[in-house]
Amino acid sequence: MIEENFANSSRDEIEQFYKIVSQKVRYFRESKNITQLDLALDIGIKSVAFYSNCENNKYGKHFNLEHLYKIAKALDMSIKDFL
Amino acid sequence: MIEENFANSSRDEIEQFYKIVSQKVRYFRESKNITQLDLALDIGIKSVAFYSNCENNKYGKHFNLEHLYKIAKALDMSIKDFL
DNA sequence: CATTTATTTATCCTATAGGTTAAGTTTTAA
DNA sequence: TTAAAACTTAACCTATAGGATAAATAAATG
Repeated sequence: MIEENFANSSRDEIEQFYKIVSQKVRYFRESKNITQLDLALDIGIKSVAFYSNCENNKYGKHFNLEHLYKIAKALDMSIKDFL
Repeated sequence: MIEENFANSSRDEIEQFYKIVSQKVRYFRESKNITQLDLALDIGIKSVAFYSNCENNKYGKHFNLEHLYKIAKALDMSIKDFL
């Protein structure tokens, strides 16, 4: 079957991309010894669960541009570091 | 009134961020002489109107991570170039 | 200018992103 | 060894992101 809807990237490719992004987020978060809960609250998410699912790409959850912007700010980094 | 919901970034700040992103997209798109329609189709959006609104940040539309990933690919650039 | 090509405005629709909650599991440290 | 802290699973809800459509404007081109 035809992959997607004629876009230049497959679903798998995008998923892979999201995975790498969240791995980087986790890496830098842990390296700064910040808990998921603290970071989640810092970026305006009241639920660790949602944050966790984003960091693990579970249940179709993933970070978006806005999350990354805020996370970068919270960790005092550049958003480019996650890409 | 208290700005947002205790997130580390204001709504305006995020809007400003989106604006800069789309300005860069437009700049590189034009510099490669590609029309909105062509780029839109390339990234799997069938409606130029939607693409245009994203590029102009009109009606609350804006590019997301996935759009940027595909646009980068289409323009043969790095997603970091838009951030 | 006329006509085509490119972009923008504006309205409408719906699948799902973005979030919550509650309950479980795993890790840490006393 | 256990209690608290940290993280994960999973189900559920809803506002809106993501998109389509149609019609209007603006820019190029012959």
